[in-house]
Amino acid sequence: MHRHSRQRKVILDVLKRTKTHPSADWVYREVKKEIPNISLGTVYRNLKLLQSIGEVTEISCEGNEGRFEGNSHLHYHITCQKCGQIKDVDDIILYDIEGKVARATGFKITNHCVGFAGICPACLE
Amino acid sequence: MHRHSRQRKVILDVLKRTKTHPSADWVYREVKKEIPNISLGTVYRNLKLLQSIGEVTEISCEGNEGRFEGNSHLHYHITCQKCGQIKDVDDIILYDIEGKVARATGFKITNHCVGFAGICPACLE
DNA sequence: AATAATAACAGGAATTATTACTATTATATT
DNA sequence: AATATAATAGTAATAATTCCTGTTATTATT
Repeated sequence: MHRHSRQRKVILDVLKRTKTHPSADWVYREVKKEIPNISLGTVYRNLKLLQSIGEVTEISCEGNEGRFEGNSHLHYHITCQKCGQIKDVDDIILYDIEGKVARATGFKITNHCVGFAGICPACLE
Repeated sequence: MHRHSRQRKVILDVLKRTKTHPSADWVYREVKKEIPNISLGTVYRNLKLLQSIGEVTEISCEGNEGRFEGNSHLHYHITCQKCGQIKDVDDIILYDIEGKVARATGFKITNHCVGFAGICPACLE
């Protein structure tokens, strides 16, 4: 069973706090401010563990692999191809698509992701 | 401007031929059968070049980064979490979603991807 | 509160995927 | 055929992630 550790708590706090979609390395550098000798392996291990209990999600669309977030309600992402920022797309959720695809493919669907790429308003100037 | 090369031609042929969604390394091993001393760097360089001219697509959803395909018409993918196979989902296309997201976010959308994860019929036994 | 069992850790080595470098080769143009 | 240079092979370098090992910290039990 899981024990508590300061490292895990701080990692999760950092992720819950930020509105960005950081990399493991960014989380590492951020946690380092509070726990200077934390190791990168610990960050990876805990990101994985926190994912397994649904506290953390890894983004998996449009080249955003290796980016994490503490916001685990279903939503999609959009990435600016110029400045690289990732934003949440909260307005649109495809509620019925998993059922449709299940019927079309025979798969039992457990998950879906949707990602968009484009140019953000600021970069369009 | 681009010159022709046997290597590039064979790489593209391999991708057009297969119905799977192979990794760069699989393509490398496959092309090696015809051009035994081809280098892996050549495969990567050409996969990138072929992408840039729209002949090849890299899958970018649901942990399928680094998988390529020679089928460049818009379609989505589904991955079996047990056996790892990737299949095309041709039946469903979200024609209007890019416009919706453009209006909701202010981004100019250039691309979107949709990916599903689940268990395939064979693995459900 | 002390003890014991082991989850979790730090630090570093190993692995994997991808990119960069360099001297050589092949293609297209003249 | 001669020339310019895109593309290559082979190798080194980089980056992201995982694995390994001896030590530390947490929890349950006495």
